[in-house]
Amino acid sequence: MRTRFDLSDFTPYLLNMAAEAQGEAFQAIYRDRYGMLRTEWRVLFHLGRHGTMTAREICDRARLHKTKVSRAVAALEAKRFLTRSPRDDDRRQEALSLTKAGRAAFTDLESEAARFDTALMARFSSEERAVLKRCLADLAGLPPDTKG
Amino acid sequence: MRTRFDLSDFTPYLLNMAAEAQGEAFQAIYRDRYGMLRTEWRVLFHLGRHGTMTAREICDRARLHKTKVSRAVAALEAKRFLTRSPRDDDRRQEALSLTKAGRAAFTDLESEAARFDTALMARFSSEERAVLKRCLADLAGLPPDTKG
DNA sequence: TCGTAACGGTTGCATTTGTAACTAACAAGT
DNA sequence: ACTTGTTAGTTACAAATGCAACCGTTACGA
Repeated sequence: MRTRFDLSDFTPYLLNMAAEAQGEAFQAIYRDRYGMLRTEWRVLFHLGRHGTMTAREICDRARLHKTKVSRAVAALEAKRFLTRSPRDDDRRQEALSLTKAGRAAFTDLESEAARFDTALMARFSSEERAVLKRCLADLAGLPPDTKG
Repeated sequence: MRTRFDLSDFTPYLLNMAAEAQGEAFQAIYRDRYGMLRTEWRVLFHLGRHGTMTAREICDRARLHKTKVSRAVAALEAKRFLTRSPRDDDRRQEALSLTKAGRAAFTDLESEAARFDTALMARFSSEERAVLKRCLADLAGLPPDTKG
């Protein structure tokens, strides 16, 4: 007899549960330590990783809606983690740069994220890790990892 | 030189992106066809899959907060997909049962989900599928699959 | 140079969600 | 019976989000 279809066979459901569980686990770090929301942490990460950018560039890179970015930037500014400076060549745009405090938070959270991920992946073999990351990147619609 | 830590190395981020992408893709089906929200679809699924239950049992099985379930039940009731009947032995509880329309929606969506998942997994080998599902269940904190 | 369209970014409004407080019903000890 | 505690479920309120309308700026074609 064929086994019936169950929710744990349904990949979107599994993805959702896993994302929720792990997202909440890591959220505890940036929330408790810096009072950030998820979108704020993501914006901070992109700025720390790639340097000064405009909100539009963050939208593209982070695949975030512009209203989310707008509000995250306002929140990060209020927390003194970044500053804006209007661009002379196009006064619609604002160059966003991390402050010293913002860079410190980024450095801290980046290493926490690396630590967190290492701990998460420790339960899997290196083959499983490779398969998992490749499949997730694919399902997320990201370009395949080219680092070798 | 060691490659720098990037967001695409961060499993919670990948999980989130993948869950969002695939979740939205399937959402189009139950939203457009039955006007349901995600939580409603989940509650409907559990009721269809396991038969009459109380809200509390749905909370446990579906790992959903009771307020979410309460609102989803109210919405499904308004759409005539389920009925409530207070229990005589404990009048705090209500037995929730799908109506004919609810069962029809369940049957339809169950087969759509199976089809969706098959299509989703078609891009992976059977080994990759097995690894992916096992890892996701693990990360989601679900009991390991015992179907063999 | 004028009108129109497009773009960067913000804001208002409606919807969804989480937290906590609440009601009603049951359970247990005294 | 009567207090105390617990459970099932709902609701009020605040925070987060998506969508659409909006403002100011730039680009482009007549």
